[in-house]
Amino acid sequence: MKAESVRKPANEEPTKARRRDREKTKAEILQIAFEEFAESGLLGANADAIAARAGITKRLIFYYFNSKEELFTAVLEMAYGKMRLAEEDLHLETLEPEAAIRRLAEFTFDFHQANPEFVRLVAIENIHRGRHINSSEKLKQMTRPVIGQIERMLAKGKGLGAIRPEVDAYELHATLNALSIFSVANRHTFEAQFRWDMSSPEAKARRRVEIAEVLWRYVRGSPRSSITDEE
Amino acid sequence: MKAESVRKPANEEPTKARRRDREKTKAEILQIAFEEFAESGLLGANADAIAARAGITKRLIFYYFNSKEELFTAVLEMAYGKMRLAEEDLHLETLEPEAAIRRLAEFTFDFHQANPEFVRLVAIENIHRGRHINSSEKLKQMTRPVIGQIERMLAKGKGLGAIRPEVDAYELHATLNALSIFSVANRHTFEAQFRWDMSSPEAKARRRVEIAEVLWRYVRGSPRSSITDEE
DNA sequence: AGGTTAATTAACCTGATGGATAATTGATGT
DNA sequence: ACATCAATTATCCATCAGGTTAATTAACCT
Repeated sequence: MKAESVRKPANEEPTKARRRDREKTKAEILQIAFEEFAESGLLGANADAIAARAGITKRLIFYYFNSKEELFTAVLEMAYGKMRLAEEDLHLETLEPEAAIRRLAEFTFDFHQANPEFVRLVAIENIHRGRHINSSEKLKQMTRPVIGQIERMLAKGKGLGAIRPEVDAYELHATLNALSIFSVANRHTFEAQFRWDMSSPEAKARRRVEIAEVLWRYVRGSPRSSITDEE
Repeated sequence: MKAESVRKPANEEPTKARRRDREKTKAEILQIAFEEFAESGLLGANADAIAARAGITKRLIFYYFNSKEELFTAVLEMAYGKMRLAEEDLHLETLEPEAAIRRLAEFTFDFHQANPEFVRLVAIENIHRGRHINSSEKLKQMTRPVIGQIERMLAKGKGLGAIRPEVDAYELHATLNALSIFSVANRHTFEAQFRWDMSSPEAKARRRVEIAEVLWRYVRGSPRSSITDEE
């Protein structure tokens, strides 16, 4: 690559006069927009603020992303992309059923705990009725690898008799996501209503095992299932 | 645009010249503000639109509620108040442990399904980090009756050996709320990602029993010893 | 070098919107 | 009947913020 080409006369600052790097600029806008949208929502986020933080002019935002809405969509694409990448490293297939379930639960929980901005972004997108995720071809094509992994893992567990046959991969995934996301997304109202700490490390650790426990008790095969076929 | 002026000379509707009823006007503002906030969020909601729909002048909104933020807080108070009232009719104590758990699960699920605006409002308040719920003395005092009912019900169930002794009322409540709220709050992104219907009556019915199932399997005492059902 | 293109900037525009000022009008008590 | 006060209206205002127009300038290509 080209050297920095810093022919700074007196000023020795390495990052002076913004280098003209299309991809880098776009990436920086995207990252800061991600933070701002997660912080303040689609309407609350401010183009001037994003530009200021990125050290660029507002016009550049509209130059690369045509509108606020499209910028938000691009941010969503990036965020989901990262999650998708993380999910690829799960490797549930190698584990025994119970270990796999607990690993899945803890992975999901940890991911949401470590990425509250992502969780907030998803909440914001839902407030807006998912219109961006639905308008993005990229996002609609972007299949998430977890669901396949869960299906294979369940199949294996059912074969071994460790997991009851009625369990559905989507229901399981919905259950886990609900539990995991709630701990981040509804923290504030829940804590305010019940004065119950969800944010301390101890509370998180407790909730983490609790969620794994919920999941495992939900899927495990038992000598006598109380599920009936009526209805 | 705004040609809706005063061209009503002959037609005299019974609700002409707004009757001066403080409480009624406040209640109307509150109800419409509830809908608007749930629809568009704290920033998206528009005072002019609320006024127009309520058939009053915008000034009246600020006359009764001093600012948009305070109006939002008042809306929250009303919404939580309604839920609290509903919870009083639960009467879990009279039921057997398993029936009580399933009733609790179904009640909560049904409430959220029937009140998506409420769920959206809570999501919005969380996006705003719960600053309104935390700034309202009324809301902070407003204890929710469920938690007490759950505690008593769990105690009874533990006494009977039907519920395992480790189960905590708050964890249980968090679990149930997470599952129940998720079906409404994250509907859009979930459906978009997995092309999995969560909105049809059949999908809801399935999810409803699934959630009850999750809860019951989570709390019940060791299945090997206390499976007495045959059903 | 010099011209061309694309990245970047500076300044501007305008509609929307929360909120304020001040006047008006209906009910109520005496 | 009239004064009073609260409920309500009509209008205005200042600012914010998304988006635009037009100029500038750094890099790249002969």
